[in-house]
Amino acid sequence: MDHRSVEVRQIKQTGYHHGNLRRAVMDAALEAIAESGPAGWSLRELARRAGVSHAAPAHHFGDKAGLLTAVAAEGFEVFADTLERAADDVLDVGVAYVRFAVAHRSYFEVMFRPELYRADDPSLAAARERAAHVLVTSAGKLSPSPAQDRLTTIAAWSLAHGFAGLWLSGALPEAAHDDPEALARSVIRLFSGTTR
Amino acid sequence: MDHRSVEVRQIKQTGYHHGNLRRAVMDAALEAIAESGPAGWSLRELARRAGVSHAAPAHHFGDKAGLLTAVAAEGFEVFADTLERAADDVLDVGVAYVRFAVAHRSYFEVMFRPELYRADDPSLAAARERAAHVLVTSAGKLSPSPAQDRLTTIAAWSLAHGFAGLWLSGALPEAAHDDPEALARSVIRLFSGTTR
DNA sequence: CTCCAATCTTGTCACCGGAAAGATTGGGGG
DNA sequence: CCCCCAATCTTTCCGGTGACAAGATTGGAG
Repeated sequence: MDHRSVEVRQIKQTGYHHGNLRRAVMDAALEAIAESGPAGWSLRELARRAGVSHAAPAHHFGDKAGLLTAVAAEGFEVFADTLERAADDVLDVGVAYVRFAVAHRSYFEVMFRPELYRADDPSLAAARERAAHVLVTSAGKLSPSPAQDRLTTIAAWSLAHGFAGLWLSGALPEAAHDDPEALARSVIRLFSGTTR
Repeated sequence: MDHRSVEVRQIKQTGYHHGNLRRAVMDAALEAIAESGPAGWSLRELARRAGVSHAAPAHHFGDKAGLLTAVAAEGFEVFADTLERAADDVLDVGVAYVRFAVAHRSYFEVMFRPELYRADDPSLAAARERAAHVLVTSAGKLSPSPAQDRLTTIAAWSLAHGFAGLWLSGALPEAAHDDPEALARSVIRLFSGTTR
């Protein structure tokens, strides 16, 4: 199941109350972001997609930044879960990083654009810290000496993040678009193999 | 001199014709992007900053995507120039990559977000190719064997790009904000030193 | 000096985000 | 069982926005 969609809608087709508007709007947002980026849509369009008046989403998210905060927070949750599941091996963490960016592009494109949302949101910050912790500890295993821990972490993080960003923006040669995960694995192995 | 501002404005204070509207709007856009990202401003606001009617910019750029195309094109020009000037040493190219992103944040934030502009613009594509060429040739010197050229290039590119992106989004630990260039140099050295 | 093409302005339209005020609903307490 | 309240959603309105059309102004080429 992708972004934990619940879809109770079909049960009560009509009626004043939607039933699960919050989730419906979030899902609509994720779709819209996937189609045209984190700024290529309007709140009103999401409301239309959810079959609801244009002011309804405001009740659940406050404003547009509130919606994007919710998207980013959920994104960091899924992200942290993903990384933690791969935490055994450094290579796996890097590949999981890239796989998340590709598979959950909508989340990823919001998460690392803090000017779009309220980065000081507590639950969001917690999930972000959780993800960062996996990166730090897994990259630590790669570091040749404790003194190099910080640099190694930043390097590994930069490598994975940069690959993801370049792939998402379509900057990589077209061949990369077939199987980004395999290519990412090769690239990270090149780095981790020689540092170790 | 930053983004080649010319500023003929003060000469002719009044008058129907601005004199250099195109540049004035571009400069206003670069300022606005630096302040609030590539989507945190309006065309009309730029027109006001340039002291001109709300419809004047359209004559020079067509629409908002046209303006952002011009920004991205100019950005890739400056970027390619910067990289070419550093093309002797691989480490220098990487550092120049990061320095450009930090010093010309407004350009950088538009350049790698192709959904904002018309990526098929010929002059833009040419400058982008020019920059890519520097990356490929300089990273090639780092490659242990010709068979690894492609992977090494992508890895080096990802490293520099990822560091730049993480720094710009404020994701790196706060210590990094003092001197990103020095930190970038250390990170890239860690990578290039071990691959060679 | 005239006329033309580039440049800029004014006016208009549909749409957007946000706020205010009102309608509807379901569920818990009497 | 029913009423009332709080949550949810709708309607209405406002200032601002991007895009377009039509008109005014200007400098310079001929």
